[in-house]
Amino acid sequence: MEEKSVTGKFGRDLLRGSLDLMVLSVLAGERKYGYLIQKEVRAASGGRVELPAGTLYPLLHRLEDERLIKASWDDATGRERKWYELTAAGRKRLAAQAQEWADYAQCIRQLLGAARVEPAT
Amino acid sequence: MEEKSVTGKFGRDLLRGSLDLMVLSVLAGERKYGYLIQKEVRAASGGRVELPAGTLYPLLHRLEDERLIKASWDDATGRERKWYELTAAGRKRLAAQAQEWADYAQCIRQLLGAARVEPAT
DNA sequence: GCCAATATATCGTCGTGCTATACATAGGCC
DNA sequence: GGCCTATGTATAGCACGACGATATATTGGC
Repeated sequence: MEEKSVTGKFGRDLLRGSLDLMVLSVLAGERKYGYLIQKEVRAASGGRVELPAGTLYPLLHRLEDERLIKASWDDATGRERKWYELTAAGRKRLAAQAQEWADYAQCIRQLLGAARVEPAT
Repeated sequence: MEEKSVTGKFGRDLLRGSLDLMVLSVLAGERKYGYLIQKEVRAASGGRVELPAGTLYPLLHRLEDERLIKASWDDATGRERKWYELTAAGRKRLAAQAQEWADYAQCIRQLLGAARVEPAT
């Protein structure tokens, strides 16, 4: 009966401004290629954040232009893939954005708290 | 020495998707007019969220079009101002968006946690 | 009279998320 | 062989909201 799921997809505007953060954070460990990043973000978000190809690749190209990530083609895993890894600037940006996001979240919580808006639990 | 302030303004993209939530939440109490909303959001965010007039008024008009808020001109306070208050639909939307935001924040925290990204403290 | 703060409004631009589309490879199945 | 699905990368064009610039009117202080 398709119980009204608590886990609907998040609206596009919510994602805005944090997609960079998400991608940078999944790249914090080993190098990864686009398709893998897509699957990891989906998994890590419990299926609630979907990065369509038309969002993901332009985003990766932009991050590369900004020298936050570095790409290299490599078939070491048996298939030619474009691998991305964080640059030093990328790590710095990741830390900065994580901090900014934490501050922002705190900010919103205060606003909601002041309005005595408690999401139903 | 101007120590790198913790309280820089938040980037425009971060705001996106939560501006509605903010405005709805400051309207959760008494009715307010635009200029007042602007000042309250600024104050409640410790000066980190600024709602420029070019953002605020179109936003209010949009929320009004969606019947989430209701406007009425009134000079009861000595000056003609346009007062906004939440409609029933607005309250419902506020609760829903607050919930969605909380879920989303949880989502991001998990992603950052998995990447072992701890904002500097 | 002048200026700053208050108060509302709109236009045009810009950034960016996403749908649609394209194309290529790999593996399973009939 | 032929077909389908999953994998993998890429781009064009649209949708939409945030914001700077700009306009206009009122109020109060000097």
